[in-house]
Amino acid sequence: MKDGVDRRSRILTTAGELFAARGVQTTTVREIGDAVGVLSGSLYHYFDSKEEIVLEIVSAFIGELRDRSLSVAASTSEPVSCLRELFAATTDVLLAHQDACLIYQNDATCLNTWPGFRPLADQMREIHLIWAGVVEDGVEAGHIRVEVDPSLFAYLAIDSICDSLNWSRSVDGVGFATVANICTEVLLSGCLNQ
Amino acid sequence: MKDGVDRRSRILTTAGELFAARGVQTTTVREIGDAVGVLSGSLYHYFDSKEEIVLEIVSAFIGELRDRSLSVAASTSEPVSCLRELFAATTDVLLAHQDACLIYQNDATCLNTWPGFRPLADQMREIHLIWAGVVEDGVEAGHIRVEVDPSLFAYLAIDSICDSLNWSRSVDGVGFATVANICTEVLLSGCLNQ
DNA sequence: GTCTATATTGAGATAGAC
DNA sequence: GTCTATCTCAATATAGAC
Repeated sequence: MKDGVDRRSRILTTAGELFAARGVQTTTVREIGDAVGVLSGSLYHYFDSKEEIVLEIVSAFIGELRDRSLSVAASTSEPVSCLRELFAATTDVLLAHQDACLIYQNDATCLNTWPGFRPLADQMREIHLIWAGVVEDGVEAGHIRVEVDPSLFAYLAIDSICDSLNWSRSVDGVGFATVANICTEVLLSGCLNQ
Repeated sequence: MKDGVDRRSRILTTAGELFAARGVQTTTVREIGDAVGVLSGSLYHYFDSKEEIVLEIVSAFIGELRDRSLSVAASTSEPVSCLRELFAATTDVLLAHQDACLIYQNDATCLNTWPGFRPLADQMREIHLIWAGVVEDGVEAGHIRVEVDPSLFAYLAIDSICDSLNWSRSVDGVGFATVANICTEVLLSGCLNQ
């Protein structure tokens, strides 16, 4: 209990920044300790392993993304509006979990080799199915082009919004929110009829 | 000299598959040796380091992608046709370098920490500038919507085509070429005027 | 050119004093 | 709850015989 925020949270935040910037495997527990201002061994008072730190960061992100996506899909029946709201909700959640999203994106291959990541991979699949379902409804309602495979568009949309984080750090003068909005507009108008 | 193909090439191919499937850092030189049918130490007769193996695989991919993109941009003046041809050329190059592309995508954070990757990162920036230039021409010619930031669209397009590789392995019954084509159509019609 | 054997390093993690 | 000190292990890479 210090600094106004408890140490455990500080470790999660700091580790998240390092993991996002340099990758999970490249970041050592010693670097995390240094950045927090504590010896690496002391981290193990709060966490059982480095893996546990990563999973806690990423699960907060994926969990919230799933909950928000579910509630959007449940509350909006018109497919195209619903799709637009899914974009907005996703952008919103990413804003609050930028490091976690970067970790998930950039270290997916690594995370997928961890048995402890299974439940999170399942949640991501759930999110993907929510999007694909909405797109499918849109196709059936005649608003979305039939050539657009729902499952594929779901991947395209979700990954693009997540990638916006990376891009907004490379394109100067343009913030993440703006980048995400442009992605949304391009992808939406690219999938709609006429 | 064996199997009709020399061992050095076999090492590159096999290592590429492993790196693409499980990540660069997760794959050990012992696993590569096992897969090739040779002891890990013997790999060092052909390469100075594991890093060198990775860089050789990825540089073949990025080099070809750069050359093809340059020649497309040089030979086609009408922006929208040129953009369409960039999509096609990129899809084409990826088909021949699937593993390399997956490595580049999934281990970018790791590669970026290697000094030896610098020149390849520069080549990728070159490719990005080619795309952005073409999009900018399209905006000025009035064919592409002004809201579409050229640099951003370049990221969106290139990353989406590369990601198609991952997606085509998840969406069953749809090959990479089809996935890449749908991406191309959605992104093109999403950025064009009217 | 491939092997056996091993050097070397750096990482995650632990034990126990304070 | 943090430190000192260290264990353990796995990975890259090397030396030298065959």
